[in-house]
Amino acid sequence: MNGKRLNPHISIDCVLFGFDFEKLHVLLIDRGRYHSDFLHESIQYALPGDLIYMVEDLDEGAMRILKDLTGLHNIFMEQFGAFGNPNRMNSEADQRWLRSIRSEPEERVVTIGYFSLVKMTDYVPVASSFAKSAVWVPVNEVTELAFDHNELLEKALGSLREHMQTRPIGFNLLPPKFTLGQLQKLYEAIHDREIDKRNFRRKIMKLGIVKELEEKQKGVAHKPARFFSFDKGRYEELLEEGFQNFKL
Amino acid sequence: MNGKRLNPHISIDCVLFGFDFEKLHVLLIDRGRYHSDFLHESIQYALPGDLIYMVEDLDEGAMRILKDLTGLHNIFMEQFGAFGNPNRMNSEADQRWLRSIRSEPEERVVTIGYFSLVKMTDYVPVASSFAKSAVWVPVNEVTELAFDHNELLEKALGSLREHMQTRPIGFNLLPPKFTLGQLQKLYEAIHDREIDKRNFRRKIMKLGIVKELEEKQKGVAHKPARFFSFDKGRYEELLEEGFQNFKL
DNA sequence: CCAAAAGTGTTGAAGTTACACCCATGC
DNA sequence: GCATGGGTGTAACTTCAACACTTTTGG
Repeated sequence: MNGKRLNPHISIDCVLFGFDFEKLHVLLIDRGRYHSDFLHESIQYALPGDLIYMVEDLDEGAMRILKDLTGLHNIFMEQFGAFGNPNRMNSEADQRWLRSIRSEPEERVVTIGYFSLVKMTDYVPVASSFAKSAVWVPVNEVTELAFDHNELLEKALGSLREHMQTRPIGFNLLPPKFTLGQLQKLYEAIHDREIDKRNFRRKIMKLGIVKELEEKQKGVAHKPARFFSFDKGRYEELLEEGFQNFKL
Repeated sequence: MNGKRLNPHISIDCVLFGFDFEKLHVLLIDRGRYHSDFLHESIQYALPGDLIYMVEDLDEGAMRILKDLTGLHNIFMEQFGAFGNPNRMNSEADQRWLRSIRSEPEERVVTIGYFSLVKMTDYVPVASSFAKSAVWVPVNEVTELAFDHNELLEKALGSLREHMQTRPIGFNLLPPKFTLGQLQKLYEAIHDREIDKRNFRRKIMKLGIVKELEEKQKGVAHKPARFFSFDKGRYEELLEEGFQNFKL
């Protein structure tokens, strides 16, 4: 029975994206606060990640890490690359941290990156969670991360953008009911550019992957918007027809 | 000095694509012919690959493998995924082969897949090369491969197709001078569908990433076609403008 | 009444598809 | 002279980009 032994050579790092109807966020682990008393540098963040188990598939490992961290499962995840620069963990601060959490801190580790899309409301980090201290940070406010994690984040973002062109995965970042304005903001946040409202709505409606609901917004200081939900059936129909153009 | 020690946990497998003006090919290693006397099954092929060195970046490793196998360097390569199913090497035949070539055949190995584009004329496998016995096989005639290599090949092909939509990497499969007919055949081979000749030519010419040469074909039993060459300067200009649509 | 986002059509330009015939060459 | 692939234009259709005003609500 070695199912639970760690494989000290291979890790998985997860880039969890979230959306608050304004900006695209990424979930980071604060590694400065509870280790390393003589880190007087400013707090440094890292992507959540872990070594894989000896007997565990990569996809499984990624889902385990996400589950352990957030309690969520059955979440959209996608591998976006492997990173194995032999010096990727060699900085002073990285080594110090590794010595505090790994039994073989010197070991070279190749990491596999996964990104996943999480409804931010489904996971609200608890301020004083004792095990990990996680926090949602707007992607465009991320500063220097541990290891090669800035590179991972860049790649993850690029991969997310590419994926969005061929599958409407963005819906994973929204609650079951959403307005077209919110959907548009999501696309704008991910692609970091403005989109024409009328053109956007026309395109989405033509695709037909969205169902109009009866319900409308309440308590907003403007004309209340209609809610929509993602039409999974219609989406799968489109896929079967070989359709795969969700460009906006 | 441990630069040359092998890392028994991580390997790289290379999917080398080639094009003979007719079909898309992939370079496979025949592992049945020189090991394993008691393999009376039919010959089985595998993708070329190797463990990485202890101190070696993944991209470096991929280039090393390609160089060792073909003598080629400075070749287009692109990572397309990591594969770590714990059972990926557990079949009878795979284990038998591993025992003959690895010092730790039981070790679990995660592999990183790279695909690369090679001018078939630049590498003609020698029939009796003693070290390896490699062979170009048309992609759509590939049968059962070792390990999870069929899966790798599928992924590589998908990744190649995707990449072709945003960068004109296909030129790496052609000689410096080529005809538009050959270029079209390349696109047809990779995407596995027919393309209208006139529309294809119009689109390519509009892009302007191809330069007309004076020279024409000779000795062909039909109207000789004009040669073209890839216009790298123009291509880089396009990239700077943010252009990235090479759909056909 | 003011601010804020919702909702709604038209037009011109660009891009895409489908389609058929003559040309130059080797054998 | 015939088989082979090279080379060429047009018309219908679809998609895309740009653009401005009225509506409904809360405060």
